[in-house]
Order: sequence, then C-alpha cells, then structure tokens
Amino acid sequence: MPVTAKKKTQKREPLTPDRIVGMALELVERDGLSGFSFRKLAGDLGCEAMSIYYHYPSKAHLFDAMATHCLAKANWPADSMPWRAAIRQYLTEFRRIAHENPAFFQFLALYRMNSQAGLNLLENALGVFRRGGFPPQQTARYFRLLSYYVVGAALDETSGYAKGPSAAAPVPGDIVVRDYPTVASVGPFFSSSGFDQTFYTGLDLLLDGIEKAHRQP
Amino acid sequence: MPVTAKKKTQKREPLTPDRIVGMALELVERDGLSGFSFRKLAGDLGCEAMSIYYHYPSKAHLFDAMATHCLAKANWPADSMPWRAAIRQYLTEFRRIAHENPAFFQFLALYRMNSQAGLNLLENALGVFRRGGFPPQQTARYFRLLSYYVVGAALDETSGYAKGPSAAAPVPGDIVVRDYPTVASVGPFFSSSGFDQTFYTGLDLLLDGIEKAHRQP
DNA sequence: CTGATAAACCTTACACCGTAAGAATTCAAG
DNA sequence: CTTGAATTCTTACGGTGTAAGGTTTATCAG
Repeated sequence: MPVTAKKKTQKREPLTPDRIVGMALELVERDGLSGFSFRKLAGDLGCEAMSIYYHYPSKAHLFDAMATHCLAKANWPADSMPWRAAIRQYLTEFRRIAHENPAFFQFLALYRMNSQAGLNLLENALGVFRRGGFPPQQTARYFRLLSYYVVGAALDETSGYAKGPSAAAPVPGDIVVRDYPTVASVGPFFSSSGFDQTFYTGLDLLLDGIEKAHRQP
Repeated sequence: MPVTAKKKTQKREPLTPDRIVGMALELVERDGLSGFSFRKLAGDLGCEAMSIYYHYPSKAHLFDAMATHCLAKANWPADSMPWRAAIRQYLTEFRRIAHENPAFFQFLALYRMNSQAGLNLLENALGVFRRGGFPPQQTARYFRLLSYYVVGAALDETSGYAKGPSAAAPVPGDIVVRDYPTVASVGPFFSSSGFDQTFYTGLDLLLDGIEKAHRQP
C-alpha cells in the first residue's frame, strides 16, 4: 500500500442547493410526499442526513426551495399579452407544473405564496388583471376564483400519485356496479383521457363569465 | 384500608368508535393535521395509544371513519330538487363541512371517495345530473369541474388553519408594500370577509355556463 | 511549504411517530 | 364461582426531524 494512499477518493459530487432540490423532487416523485425523508434523500445524495442541514436549516426550508424551483421552471406569459390569453397561460402553466410533479403538487397546492418567488408570481398575475382594466376588488375576486379552480383541478388530476397510507377499505368494483349504478355508468368518463377537455371546459366557462361581466358591469 | 378496595374506580368513559372519532376530530382542529397522533388522542380519551387499535386497525382506517363522519353530518339535498338548486346545495354543504373542520379538510380534500359513504354521496350527486337530463359524459364533466372548484375554494379558504411546519421564510409586510405594489393594493380584498361573495360569484359563473350549454347544446 | 480560519460534512443522541406481538384486565354468560 | 371472549395495556422496533458538537476539507496568509 503506497504511503500517500487516499482513504476513499470516491469522487463524490459536491452537495449544492440545486443538487439537493433536484434529488429531493425526484425522491418525492418516486416515493410520494409521505415517503420522503432526509435519510432517504441523503442516501440518494451519497451523504449523511445532517449534512443537508448545512444547506437548508429545516425540512420546511427545503420544501420551500423545492416549491420555488418548480414555480421558476414555468414559462409564464409576457406582460404584453391581453388579459384573457395571459391568464389562460398562467393557469395552463400552473397545471403543467402539477402534472410534471404530481406527488409534490400535494404540497404545492397548500403552499402559501409568501416567499419571494411566490410573491413575484402573484404580483405579475394580479398585474394582468389591473392592466386589463379590472379594479382591485374584481382583480382579487377573479384571481381567487380562478385559483380555486386550477388548484382543485390539478389536485384531483394528480391525486392518483398520492402514495400515502390512504385508502383504508375501498369498495370493490363489482359491488360498485351492483350498488352504485350511476357511479358505474358515469365512471368511465372519469378517465384521465378527458382531463384536458374537462379542465378547459370549466376554465372557459369561468373566463367567458368574467369577460362578459367585465364588458358590461 | 378495606379488603375489597377497588384500585382506581376512575369511572372512565368506555371507548366507543363514535367517541374516538369525535375526539380525533377535535384534536385535529386543535393541533392541526400534522399535530395529530395516536398518543395524544389516547391522552384525550384517557386510555393508552394501542387501545385505539382495537377499534380501528390503523390510522388510515380511523381517518376514513372521520371523513365518513364529516360527510354524514351534512344536510344533503333531497332528490326531488331541480338539478341546479340541488347541485348548489351539495356544494354549499360540502363547503360548510370544510369550514366546520378547517384543519381536517386538508385530508378531506384529498380523500378518494371510494368508501361506502363516499360512493353514496357520489351516486346521489351524479344522479342529480342524470335526472336533470345530462348524458353520462356531460354528467362526468360537469361534476368534476364543479368539484374542482369547491375543493379548491374550500382548501384555500381554510388554509389558514394548517398549523403544519410550513412558512419557512415569509417576506415581511413592509417589504411587500415596497416591492410588490399590486399585491399590496389588492391584498385587502383577499380578506375572509369576501369569501362568500367570491365563492358564489365563481360558482354561479359555472352554473350559468352549464345551464346555458345544457339548454342549447 | 506551514499553519490558521472558515466552510462543509459527519456522529451521536433525543423525543416523537405508527404499530406488531403478546400479556393483562374486564366483562358476560353458564 | 368458572370460563371464554372482549377489551385494554405493556413493551419493543424501526422510522422520523433535528439539536449539539466533533471531524474533515477547502481556502488563503505568511
């Protein structure tokens, strides 16, 4: 054994915030939100759990960074667009984020947008309404109600990826057919192939109504 | 000391499913969803944690029962009502449940309605559309899209009761006023005093659109 | 190069969680 | 009373987030 032998030059990648956030998002998608843990994440990163705390002082801070990262990846609309098209793109992008991170979205949906990234997004989205001629109160009202809709839609569409310890005693399929005929007959139309159709149907109902109210108040 | 002395006739209430579910819901509202634990619940019930497992074989089963309990307390509409009024009442009642159990609603919102109580609710709500003359596909579409909206609305409205380890580094108010003028000016209209207005504005936009599409397809 | 300082990472430990396994208690009926 | 079932408790295990403090590694002045 040579005198100058290094002990384990394992060529470990350095532990950067970006790498941690990326791995964390991967882990959440792989094992679900409830399957996430610092020890698992450390395993994936090739380090010890407590090493992560040097870069993020708590799980809440790490999740905050993960949320920011997801929001930052989106292709948000330009300020110059007309309000209806801009809002449509905001919501479409938000929904796309959900589908790209279905498991993490269960966190994102409840995320209070009071971080810097969140407030930036809010500021821009609200600005679209204001520049479109909506007074502050209508801006607040329409923004909220559209947010309700996307969040609810994205949550439902992605909820198959929960992976949590849910579903205690689901009623078996044949019993459903026997005892819940309407559910059984309508059920097929709940498949994910109709997600886009359903989403944009509702969204356009809302936008149509808002546009109409905006033109003749 | 008498020979027949009982050791601690504490007159403990018996441990029934109803009492457990009730206490569990109270605990969740007091300490938040993430603050819930079998040990705390056992403390409230005056028993040991493992005793609960005799009545509910897992936390998932208990939460299932809690969800069922919440759904059962609602004043669901009669089958005889016209579809629009019935649907409005379904959604109003669902939202009321959320506001009565704001912390627990974070679970309820993600609850897959494949339990008996859930399927009953589903069966009846879908039946309203079918009897109203909606074909299965429209039934599925409109039911979903309205569900999106209520769930999103109720989630947002109740999200102040999260109590979880959220909010890592919220931007302080004075900074918001300085750097996010639109957020600051619109912010006041986000207060809870406008919740009903906002909710029913959006709901009626959706129902108006659905009714219109239903009359001239 | 050496030595010091700071940045990055690791070890250990603690209180808490859900729950498996099985013992102890309480209760109902004969 | 005895017996068996229903109900409750004890103990224990492997998991969690993270506080406290030690150890290694990188950086840089001399």
